[in-house]
Amino acid sequence: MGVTRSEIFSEEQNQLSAWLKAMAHPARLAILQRILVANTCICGDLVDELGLAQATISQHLKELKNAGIIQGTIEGVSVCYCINPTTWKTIQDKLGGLFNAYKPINNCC
Amino acid sequence: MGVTRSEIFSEEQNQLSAWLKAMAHPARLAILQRILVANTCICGDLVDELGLAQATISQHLKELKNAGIIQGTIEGVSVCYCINPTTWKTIQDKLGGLFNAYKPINNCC
DNA sequence: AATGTTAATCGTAATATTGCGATATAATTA
DNA sequence: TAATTATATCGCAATATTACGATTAACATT
Repeated sequence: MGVTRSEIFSEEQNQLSAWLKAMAHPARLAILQRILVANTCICGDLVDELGLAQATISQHLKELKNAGIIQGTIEGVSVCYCINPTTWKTIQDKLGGLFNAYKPINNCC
Repeated sequence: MGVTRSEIFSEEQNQLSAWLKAMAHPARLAILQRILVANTCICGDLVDELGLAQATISQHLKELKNAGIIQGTIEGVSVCYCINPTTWKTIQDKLGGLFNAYKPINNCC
């Protein structure tokens, strides 16, 4: 016991929750915001800007990358991370569908 | 070590990540979708529909409630849950801002 | 009052996450 | 080639999450 029972949920529910989970940490939100603002980004910058150790930043970047939200290319000695456009659009659409599904016409609660 | 260092992030980053975390579980997504589809408050027949124990469902509902995403009113012997319109709108706006901040004009990665 | 129904809470076991020092890896420069 | 720079990975400790049986609490029905 103690492990999420993914098998009883739909593939879509599991995928969306995985994306949300990847984003659901202040450090990872900060990283994403930093990438969005800079329109590019390097790991070393983040270590200076956020107050976390290099190993920790690297781990957070890895999680965002594993989720497919960002992608990185080697840029000489450093690594350049940026948004994965396809995944970004997909999450945006799925969340749009979820949030727009709410119609505040009921008055029961 | 091992505890999220909230103090180094902005209030907004911590709040948004808390909301995302509350949604970032397939069971809680399923609960939200169920509430949205029913378009009216549904009670604890979630136990029948999802394949989780009553204690587990109750715990997930509590987390969504603690995050302010849903609200519940006692309806006789059962409890009626529904979306919290204010929070829902706020999250939608914040996420909209985040996702729209991406301009795919760069060509770095 | 006794019984039944519904949901919350408690306690616990299994597992996952977070953070970081230490170390390894890979490309660059001296 | 050796030293330097930038990231990734390993290993570990602290903490959080997930799930569920058992119990409790609150209301409804008999």
